[in-house]
Amino acid sequence: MSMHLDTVFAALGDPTRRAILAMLLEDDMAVTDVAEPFDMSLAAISKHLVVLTGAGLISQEKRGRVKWCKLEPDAMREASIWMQSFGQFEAVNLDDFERFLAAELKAEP
Amino acid sequence: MSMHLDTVFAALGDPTRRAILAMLLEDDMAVTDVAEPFDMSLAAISKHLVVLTGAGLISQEKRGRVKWCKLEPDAMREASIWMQSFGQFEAVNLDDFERFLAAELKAEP
DNA sequence: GTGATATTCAACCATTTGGTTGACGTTTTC
DNA sequence: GAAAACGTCAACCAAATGGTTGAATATCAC
Repeated sequence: MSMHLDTVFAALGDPTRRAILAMLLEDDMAVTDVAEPFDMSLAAISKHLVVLTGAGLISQEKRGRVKWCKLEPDAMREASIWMQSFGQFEAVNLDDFERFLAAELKAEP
Repeated sequence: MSMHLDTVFAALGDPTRRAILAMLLEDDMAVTDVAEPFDMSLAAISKHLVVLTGAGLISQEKRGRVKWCKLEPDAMREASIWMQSFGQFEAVNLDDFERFLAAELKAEP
């Protein structure tokens, strides 16, 4: 159980991986397409995807020669519950969140 | 802004540090007392506290020769908001959470 | 002021992490 | 079947991480 917390939080600690997750919010993507915006080798992205898969934050399914990456939002649930104990976080303002996420995406890949 | 996410998530990725945060939920503690339940040197705990402080998850205040550690719940807010986007997490059941936290504390130090 | 207590510092060590490059195995396309 | 596209593997590297020990620095208590 806490193994999940280890791997989930560790996975989220990297800005490249968070940016990948944010990209996958929009839609499933092939590995090559995930890698495209980043200034880094395909192999490096492939490793990041292994980490994200290990944490259960995404799943990967191979169809033909294309491996599709899919967000798995449930994996964050346990971690989210853990976090909520440390304060009373007001409900997310979706407008604020959209701006926040846009800034994240622009700043980090 | 995303620097916070890096340091906060990275800090949370270590079970010792999460256990420390859970301990500090109950009350402020001196460094020596924080270190007591762990099977690891005081210096190692001191380093973990540096990481937690760097992430803003705790603050430390020296009074006399004792350095008090205090939980700073606000630091998790940004990270929590980020996480909430990836799924609809039902409201935390406090009973579940108590049991979860107890298990965390027992399993990890 | 001497000694004990509280904490950090410094040097060191092993392991992990995040990246590279080049070769390799599949699947598709022509 | 040859060539291109998709993705991983293997070997390597530098830097960061998590731990150790022993010395150093304050502070408190007597």
